[in-house]
Amino acid sequence: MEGIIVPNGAVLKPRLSKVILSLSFFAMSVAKNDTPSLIREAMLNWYDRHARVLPWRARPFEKPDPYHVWLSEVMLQQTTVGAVKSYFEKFVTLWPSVHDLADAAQETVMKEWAGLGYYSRARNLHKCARVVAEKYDGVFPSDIKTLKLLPGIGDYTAAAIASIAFDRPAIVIDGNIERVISRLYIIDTPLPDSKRIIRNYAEHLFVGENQNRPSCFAQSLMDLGATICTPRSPKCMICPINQYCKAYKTADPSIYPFKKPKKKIPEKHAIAIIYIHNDKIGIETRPEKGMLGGMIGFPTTEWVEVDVPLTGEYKESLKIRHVFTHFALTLYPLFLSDETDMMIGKDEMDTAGLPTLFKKLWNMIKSEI
DNA sequence: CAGCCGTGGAC
DNA sequence: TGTCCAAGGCT
Repeated sequence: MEGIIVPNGAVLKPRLSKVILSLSFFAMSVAKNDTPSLIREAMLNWYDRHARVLPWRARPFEKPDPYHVWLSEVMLQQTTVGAVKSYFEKFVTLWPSVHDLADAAQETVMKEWAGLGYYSRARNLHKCARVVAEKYDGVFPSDIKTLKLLPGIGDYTAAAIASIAFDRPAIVIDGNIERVISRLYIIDTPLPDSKRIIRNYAEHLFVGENQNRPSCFAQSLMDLGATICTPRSPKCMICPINQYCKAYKTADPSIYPFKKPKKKIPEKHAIAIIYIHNDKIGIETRPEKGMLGGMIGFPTTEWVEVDVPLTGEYKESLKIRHVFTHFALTLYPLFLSDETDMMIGKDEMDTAGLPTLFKKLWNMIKSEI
């Protein structure tokens, strides 16, 4: 044999392989009591048998597509796998490459993103696509520092892309991994104060002897968090690393991670103006900053924490309440037989790309129009 | 750096 | 109905 083949497929030169081999024997002898190394081994073994099949995930021995990895990671930010699947399929069908996405009109991207939430992600996604297409000729950078300069890519996503798309040994920390680590080491500091502590543990977990297949290891931790080490009712009995888990030895692992209590959210109110004229409905494009930025919607009065004045014609039952992350909004429709700047056909409303708040309102009132 | 920024599913 | 929360980033 001309050299040795390391797990990422590269072939090392003979002289170097001698050094590596002797180093690995040394590593294996000290790795016996090296818990992170044992966890890595157990996780990779588990992952080879239980990895989830996901639309954006490369199958075993398949080369990941950095465009798919990036697109899915941005969509998955603070969002569930179930919600993302159909959007991911739609996006790669509409735009098979980052060049195609870069060439799309911004409004089209916003429209297709409608319903997925956190709409600044869509704007940054489009910006990022244009930078990658133009500055990097469509080739995603593979190092974390360069990735982090791109819009919409922060600590987590940069590490995830470096790891998953390029098999770089990055420290990947998402909500799943925070939970897994909080339980492994029974961290009693609440989030988000514990983030520094968690990162410190993560570095020991990710970096060290027998650090093979970093991409698979990172994904294995996320799969574990999603299917076994779940927020509620974790399935510790079938966890591949329960023997290394300090929380498993306690009465109730599910109490980790501790979190700072959340504040109560205020109730806001506003009137939505429903312009109706010749079977057309009035809409507006919202400003880029603020709630539902860049999305279309019905014009509304300011969203305020006091009750809005409602006049005689108003029906008490005709309203919708929608809960956002940091406040709830009740919208009261006010119908005007008049025109405004942007009017679209009544039949086009369902496919126009309304965010959920306005979609809910439209679904309630459309039968009455 | 704490607040802002969506949504739908689980319990 | 309420509560939590899911592969966070930006300011």
